[in-house]
Amino acid sequence: MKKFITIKDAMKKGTGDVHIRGWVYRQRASNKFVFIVVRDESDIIQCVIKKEKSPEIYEEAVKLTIESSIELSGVIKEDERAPTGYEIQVKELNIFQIAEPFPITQDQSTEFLLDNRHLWLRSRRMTAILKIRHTVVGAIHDFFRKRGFYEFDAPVFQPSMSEGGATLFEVKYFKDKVYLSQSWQLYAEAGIFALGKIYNVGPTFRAEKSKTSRHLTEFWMCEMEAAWMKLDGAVQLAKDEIRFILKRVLRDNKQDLEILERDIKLLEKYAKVKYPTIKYADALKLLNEEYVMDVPWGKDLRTLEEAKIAEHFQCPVVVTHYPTDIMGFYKPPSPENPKEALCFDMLAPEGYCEIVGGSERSLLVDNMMERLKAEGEDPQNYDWYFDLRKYGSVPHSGYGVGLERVVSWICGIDSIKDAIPFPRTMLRKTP
RNA sequence: GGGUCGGUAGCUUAGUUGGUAGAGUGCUCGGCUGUUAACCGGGUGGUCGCACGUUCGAGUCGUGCCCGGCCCGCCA
Repeated sequence: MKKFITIKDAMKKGTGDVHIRGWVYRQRASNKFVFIVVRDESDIIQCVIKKEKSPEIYEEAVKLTIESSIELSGVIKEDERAPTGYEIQVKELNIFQIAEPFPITQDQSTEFLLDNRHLWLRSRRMTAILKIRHTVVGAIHDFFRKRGFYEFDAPVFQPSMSEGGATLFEVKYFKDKVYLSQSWQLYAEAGIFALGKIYNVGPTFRAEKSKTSRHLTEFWMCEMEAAWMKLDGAVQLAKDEIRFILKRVLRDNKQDLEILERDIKLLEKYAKVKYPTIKYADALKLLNEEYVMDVPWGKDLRTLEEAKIAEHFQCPVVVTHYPTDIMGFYKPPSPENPKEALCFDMLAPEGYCEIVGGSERSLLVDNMMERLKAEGEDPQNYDWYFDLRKYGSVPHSGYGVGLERVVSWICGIDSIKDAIPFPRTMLRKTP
């Protein structure tokens, strides 16, 4: 019985007989040789067949097309002429299927690759990104579990909004209607009274009409909520989490970062340095004085301004105390200055901007009701939420990390669409 | 929602003042080679996004629509 191993393991072995299987990545044939570069989930390797030595295998191998599925046995050895430094002299070849001509060739447009995402997933680029995404999610689970957080799930069908009514996806629910989750948060605020410190990695749906390289309508948000935690505690936790994620990726995905041609030195710096925290008001001062911009107090920071701030510090930056008026109803006014809210965003450098958003949670029921009304919401829909403020209310905080934004930044990729296997945006819902 | 750029062969694209659509790549056939996104030669391949209009004549000009990329707003 043959024992098949991954290409990576075969190269680790380095000598002797190996059995591998995978898909044809490249094939070059002449009338003396066939070179097959085989791909599996771990790496690629060049395999060579000499007509003189094994004419039967040669005849079979000549017919191979890109993405044909095969298994083969042979002798592996180091060879500096091979693309990944090792080569297999093929002794046995078993073809499962000769693939039809693969539609993705050397000429590719973004649109075509998105239309063929089900096939483009196999590219070295997508594979590398997906592996990094895997590491990031795993790191998040480890980070929170090590710190005593419980995993807690919220419903995806929700009766009301948490982040603004205009961006809800409506779903028919028998004879009624509900909305897809915009956030885990309101339910998490119920969960902390049972479990204290909780977290979650889950899908989030926002019908924002944003057609940018930083927006998806369906994305994965990694959120946390903790009883007794104040703003500074949440900020510190978010910084620790991001550094923890970076360290994990640097430990586990060097090869993938290289495939993506990411500046590893830069990521190492992000994993090490302390991230500054500045207040919104100081951010404005910085923008207006050092960069001769003209941002009035009370306006949310725009992408351009966020990018400037992160560029100034050359690492992720936390901005706190945004104007209360432009923030969600659950973000509390600061006791020292009610015009400022006890909230924060973390801005990633290199133009990736907002990757984390969070806050202390308001305990002021009257104030929240006012603000909901001002947004055109019926506070009655939030009865259960306000109940939480009646039965042993405690200070608490939470934040959400945009998974695809973090993955995009770490991978250094141009579009957030590549940070998820099958992206959903305002203009793309297939395949 | 606003702005902007684009849609020509399976894919990537060129196309001048409006005058019978051209290349690369793929596929295919042949040649050659320890090949490296191999190379050389032959062949194959088009309802120029859709509709209407202007014109003797529209890929090219006009109007409307459809589809997509990016930027802004909004957000993670």
